[in-house]
Amino acid sequence: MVQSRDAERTRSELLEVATEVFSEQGYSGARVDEIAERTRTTKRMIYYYFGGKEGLFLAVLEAAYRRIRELEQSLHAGDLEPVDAIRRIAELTFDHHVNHPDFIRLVSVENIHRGRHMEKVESLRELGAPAASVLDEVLARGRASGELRADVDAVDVHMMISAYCVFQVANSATFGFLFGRDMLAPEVRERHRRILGDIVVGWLTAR
Amino acid sequence: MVQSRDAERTRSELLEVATEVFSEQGYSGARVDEIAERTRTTKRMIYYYFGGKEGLFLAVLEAAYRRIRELEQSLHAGDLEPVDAIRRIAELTFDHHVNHPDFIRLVSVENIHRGRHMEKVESLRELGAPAASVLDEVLARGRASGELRADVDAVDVHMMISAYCVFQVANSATFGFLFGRDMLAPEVRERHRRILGDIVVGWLTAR
DNA sequence: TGGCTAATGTACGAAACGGTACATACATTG
DNA sequence: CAATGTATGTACCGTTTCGTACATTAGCCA
Repeated sequence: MVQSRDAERTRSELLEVATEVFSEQGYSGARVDEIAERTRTTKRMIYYYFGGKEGLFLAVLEAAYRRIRELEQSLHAGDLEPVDAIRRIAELTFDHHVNHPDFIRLVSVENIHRGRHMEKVESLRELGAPAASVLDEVLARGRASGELRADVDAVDVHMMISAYCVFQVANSATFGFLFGRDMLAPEVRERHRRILGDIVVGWLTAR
Repeated sequence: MVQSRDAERTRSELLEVATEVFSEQGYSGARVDEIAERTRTTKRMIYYYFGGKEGLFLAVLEAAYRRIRELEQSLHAGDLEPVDAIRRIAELTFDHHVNHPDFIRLVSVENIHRGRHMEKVESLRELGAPAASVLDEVLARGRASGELRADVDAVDVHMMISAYCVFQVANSATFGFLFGRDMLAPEVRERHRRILGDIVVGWLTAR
């Protein structure tokens, strides 16, 4: 297999495939040989670029988390009235989760290992802040105008939204099985999306 | 190690330890040797009683899911007014999840493997029904009395409650890390518990 | 009490798996 | 165009890990 050299392509291809394999099989279940086989390069390159299996997983985790920034950047909450902004944030978060199932599954994998890996990646330490501060700003405006209740904080709201969105993706297999419901079906998704908006807005506008 | 024989004890001890190890390390991460070492018996017994690693995992999964029945049995929703019953169900579900983190983690593990294992256990097929029917009954009463809205179905309500409760346990590592919040702290738990009740009741009583 | 079966223990094998030593080819640059 | 470092490929090693063949013991029942 003679092939023109392209360090960047090799690196990113490994990351891409590794994201898939780790999210499908978990950390221990993922096989270094399998990841390599699914790319156009060899196992040797995993050790060359990432130092080993764990280094590769760390890189995958970091790249995945970094992609969340897209989310905060894509919503210009400041342009909207507080109530509309809240619904918008909820719906955008929902869409983001649905569109990045691999990421959500990686988070599950990392939680099973009690966050042992992510603690080693310093750059992930303050990745939560943006999401919280966007919500915080909206809550402050709503509080000032009297449209939103004053006794909840941004992180609690974010948690509620995350919980609902993560569940859609992370637990679709078991929940779908136990209740005979296809969580991936478009019309089901659409209803869940609307319900989430209703719940959050209802909660925050109650007095 | 001479020891009086007790098939039942050996079996249940294996199940107990395996539950712990699988929920801590995931399916592939769990080591058959480690499970055996943590018991007073040997690896041989895993193959004698469960046929192998996968058989053991299936047994663990089944035993864990079966324990949920406790939940439906412990709440006598019929005794309560619809609104109170809803809050009660939410809080009891919350408590149950918090008190059985191993079970929640097992569900996560199973979801990573896309429910591949549980599909093999026929007895798990209709385990969701009780939870849905309890809610269904309460919703019907509330609908009749006009206290609860009529446009949501039991499974959607159950999903919302489950999502919130599962997240507390399953994602405490990553969420806690990203937002510098100890999800296990009693006062945090207590607030989340109250918030869940408020949200669900608010949602279902809105018109 | 002697025999029979369920239950348990020991020791080992084969394959899977993460990792590495070593050889080599490409491309950039002086 | 030679030289040098980056990038890649191959073949292999040592360990771990699931699983099993075989031996043995405990206790029940005739």
